Amino acid sequence: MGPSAPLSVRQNLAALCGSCAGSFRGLCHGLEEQDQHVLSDASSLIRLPARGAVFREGDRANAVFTLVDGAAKLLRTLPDGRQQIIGFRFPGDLIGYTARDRYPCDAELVCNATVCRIDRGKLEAMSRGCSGISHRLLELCAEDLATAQEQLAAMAQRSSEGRVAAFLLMLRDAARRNGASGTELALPMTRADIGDYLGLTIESVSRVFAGFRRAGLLQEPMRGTVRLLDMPEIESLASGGSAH
Amino acid sequence: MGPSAPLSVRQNLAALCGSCAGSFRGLCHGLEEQDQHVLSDASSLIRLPARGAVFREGDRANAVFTLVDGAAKLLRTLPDGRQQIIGFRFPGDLIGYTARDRYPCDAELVCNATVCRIDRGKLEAMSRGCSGISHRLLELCAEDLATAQEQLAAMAQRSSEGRVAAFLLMLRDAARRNGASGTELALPMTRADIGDYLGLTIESVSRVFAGFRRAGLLQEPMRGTVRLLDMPEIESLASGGSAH
DNA sequence: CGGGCATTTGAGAGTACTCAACCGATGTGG
DNA sequence: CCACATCGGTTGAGTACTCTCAAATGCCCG
Repeated sequence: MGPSAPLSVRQNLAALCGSCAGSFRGLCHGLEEQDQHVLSDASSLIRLPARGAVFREGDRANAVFTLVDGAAKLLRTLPDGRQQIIGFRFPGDLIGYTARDRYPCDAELVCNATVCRIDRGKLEAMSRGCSGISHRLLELCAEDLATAQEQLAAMAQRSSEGRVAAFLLMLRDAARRNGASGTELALPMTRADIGDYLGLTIESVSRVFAGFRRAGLLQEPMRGTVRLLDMPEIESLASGGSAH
Repeated sequence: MGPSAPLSVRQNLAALCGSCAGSFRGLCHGLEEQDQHVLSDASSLIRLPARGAVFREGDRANAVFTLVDGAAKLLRTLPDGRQQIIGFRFPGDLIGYTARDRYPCDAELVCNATVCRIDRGKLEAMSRGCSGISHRLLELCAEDLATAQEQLAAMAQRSSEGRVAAFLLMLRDAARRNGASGTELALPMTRADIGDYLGLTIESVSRVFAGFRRAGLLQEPMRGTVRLLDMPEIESLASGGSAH
């Protein structure tokens, strides 16, 4: 839908090499410099607007993406029309890597964002030649698996407060990975997104946030920003807080 | 803990080649015959008793396993002592494959079982030489990821009845993969296991089963067996049944 | 037969959902 | 420029579902 403006390879390379920590880190981590250059040649930067789709469930998986800037959500639309958010992705994360030939879920942006598109064919050809890349892909897949299982444990046995607390900690960890402070966080997703992610209604999410504010655990200085004030308490809610 | 009796390579090979569909399928699927033989040489069959551990969270990940016979559960023990069951595994499934050097969770048997132990070093050496194996590993990892995400969607937005229905369908699919009918299923796990998997209490699981029996959706002819009678209704509960 | 374990069932409590109204910010058209 | 619609968020009241606690049953094993 939105305006997508592939940049030149030259700009692209500059961007990648200049900001590897923030953009390409997910895939490049631990790779030799020359491999990184090879990857750069197979990729292009694309800007997309909020609510834009990086790809849709069922599309041919012709490319993988790394998120350079912004935030994205992965989601599946359930038969009855509701949506289940599988996870959020942040700068440096790899999106759309799959062993199948079609994407298993939608990837949608929650705010204006920049993604780096990497041709899948080229990536796979490369990974045959460079065992570093293929091992890295497997590592990332295992990482995602661990995250999903973590999330599973989180969801199944936690109260609404525990879930929101765990969500905030995930957000903090993502921010830290990208060099942010960890107390002042961007919160670009809506209450509906958070609810669809945690298996709660909009109202419940809103009530938990209100409760946290009243209890002095956090502030929301402006729309789209949270400041975590009482980290120990939030951590305690996230790990101890039982639903039973 | 339990008696573990490694069998000879000769027996092992025979078992593997003779029953590839039931035991080694998960890993071997799509591999050339010679690769299968190479794998067999790096592996050994082990029998373990119910409640025995295949490995524990934090153990050095020196081996991967395929389940030949029986059923296993993957679980993490939460800080407060409760346990979250990540998933169940059935004959043909690969267990304990990870990109890290320690297992991320416990693997425990729910009944007497036979597993096939494959040395990890040998497997990785092999996968460097044989791109078929490494691609297969990635595929399996992606498969697990998809399953975990599926489960996530299931857990977050379903009622207790919906969850149990989804669990039964998972069980049915596992049985079908192993050539069983799909209506008469082994149910080796306890209500507690099911509850820890679905995020429900023992009592809730029991009540849902009782309700299903009363509604004529299933029978439990004997301990450890269910017969699914009204598949359409179960499927409808699993997909439509909302918690909200 | 007795002890332990898994399961079932009942009664009451608590949590999260549903429905509904309201607020504030944003954007659009008259 | 202002009325108005829209959207995201908040708050309240009542309901429904699942949990907790408790007791009873059935089963397996020594």
